[in-house]
Amino acid sequence: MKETLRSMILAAVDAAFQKGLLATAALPEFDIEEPRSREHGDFATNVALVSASVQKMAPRKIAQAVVGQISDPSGLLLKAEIAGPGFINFFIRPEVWLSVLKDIHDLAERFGACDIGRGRRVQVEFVSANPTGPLHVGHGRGAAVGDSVANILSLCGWQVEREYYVNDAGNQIMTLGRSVLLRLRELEGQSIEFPADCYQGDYIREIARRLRESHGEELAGMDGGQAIEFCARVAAESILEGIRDDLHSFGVCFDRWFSEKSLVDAGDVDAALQSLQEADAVYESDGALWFASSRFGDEKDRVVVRGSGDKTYFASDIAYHKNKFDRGFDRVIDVWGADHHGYVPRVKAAIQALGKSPEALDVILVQLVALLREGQPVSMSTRSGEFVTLRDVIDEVGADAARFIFLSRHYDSPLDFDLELAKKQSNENPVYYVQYVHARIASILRKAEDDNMVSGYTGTPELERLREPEETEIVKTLARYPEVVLSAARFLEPHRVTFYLLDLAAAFHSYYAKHRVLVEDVGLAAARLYMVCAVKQVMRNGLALLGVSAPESM
RNA sequence: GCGCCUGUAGCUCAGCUGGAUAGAGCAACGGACUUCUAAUCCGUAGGCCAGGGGUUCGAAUCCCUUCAGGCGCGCCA
Repeated sequence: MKETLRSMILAAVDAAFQKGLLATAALPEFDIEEPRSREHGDFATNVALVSASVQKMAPRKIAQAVVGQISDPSGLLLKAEIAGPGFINFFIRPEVWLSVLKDIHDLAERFGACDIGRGRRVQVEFVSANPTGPLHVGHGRGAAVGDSVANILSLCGWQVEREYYVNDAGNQIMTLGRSVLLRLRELEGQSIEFPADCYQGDYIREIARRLRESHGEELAGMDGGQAIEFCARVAAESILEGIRDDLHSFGVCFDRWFSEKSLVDAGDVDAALQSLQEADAVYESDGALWFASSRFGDEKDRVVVRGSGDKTYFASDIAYHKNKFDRGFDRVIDVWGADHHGYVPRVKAAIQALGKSPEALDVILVQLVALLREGQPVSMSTRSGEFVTLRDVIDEVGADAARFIFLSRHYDSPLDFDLELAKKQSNENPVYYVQYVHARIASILRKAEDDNMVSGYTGTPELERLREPEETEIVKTLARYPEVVLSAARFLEPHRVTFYLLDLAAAFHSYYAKHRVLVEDVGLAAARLYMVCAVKQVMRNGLALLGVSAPESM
């Protein structure tokens, strides 16, 4: 629609110039937007305003010249008005909007899809929590954002792969092993002082207990180092298993779980360092090997191999990102906690040093989540081990509510997650407001079927009978959906979909309160059913992008 | 100290990459169920877009600066 308007405007400007009404055919960039006020029409353009300086004319005069030359063969327009400082407001004939209803019925779950991805491959890596403890609420937010971004890109023609990077190679895994072994010794009656730098949570005790039952004797025969390694491996596997389960319950499914250890074992870290060496981007100093990341926009250079000979975490991360691009992804998206933001420049630097475009990497920095209960902060100290896990949240408030809340804000904005509020099935909780639309429509459809009200009606629905202002409002809102999806994909911002669904829900509830769908007049009822089905479809599509279910009843 | 992010109604947040009189929800107040689900709807009230400068036809939006908050500045991961 916008594009049609755009070409109509271009043609009008050209015609005006031909007739000598304008000084030049030159045209700066101009916008067509949807004004917030209804009095300003369905669309408005600022052509006249931005042309003022090149035309050396008053904006309103330019607008007059342009409006006078608009030709509208397909009868889109009700009228075009000049308003304010020189805006041109377009009023679309109400019937024109109705065509979107047919599109929705024809395209069904593909309504809203587009092909800006053109089949290119994108990898979305998210969550990637260390397998040293259960997922917490912050990971949940990252999971919701990453999964939804993946859904959105997929609908927009990208070939998407979801990946979880498992940090199973570093020091923290050894610390995990040590923690478990110490708890195990404790169970065997030894009195030990549990170090502060070990993992404190009760889940460590639980793993130790199970390990003692299953492999107690085996462990007794090992020396210290072997035992730690053994404990580490078993514990990490078990924790990862739990993480998988939690994410499964949360509705998140990864295409690949990528092990850092596999990267190390395959020699990819050394290979990556070698590549940096060949690019002349590393040097030795103070006994360590440094990556000259400051040459690629980072604040300072970074160590990749320590004086001890151990490689840093950053070294494997360089190798991991190299690996991503070597796998042929056209684009890579990392979802991180915002506390890692300082890390972005060095990873981009590494990508650049390896000869890739740093623009092929997008990092989404998700702000932290503050957990509340009835407005009071819930202690989330990892050290005490008394944190509320993602599992707890799913069990208490449900995956749908949790995901919706996580996606109800821009990821840039810190989020207060109130457990009591998330549980409330009331108007304070927007999840149900949106889901209720789907359930209500499902109920109407059941009723329509039971009463055989419309089944006798076989003709094409007479959509032009949808004349109520609330109906036009719904139809126009539906027509906006593809653009919402597109902008969500362009900016990697799922919350746009969330806000859209709230808008659509409001339009529907408002309509529902005022008008009856299943009226005596079968022709009208059929048309309304047709529209309401379209609302249901778009609701379902949008909720699917968020990973939230669309219930048939509530 | 330096860097990144944030500051919009009492509270929680949108604001379509510069547009017209800044919008929702909650909370407050007043109304609406004999109907397809009231988990809903309708109305009222609520603002120096943190402060100050600039850029231009036009700024919540862009630039500079001050203030306030969050986060980051390891041979940790």
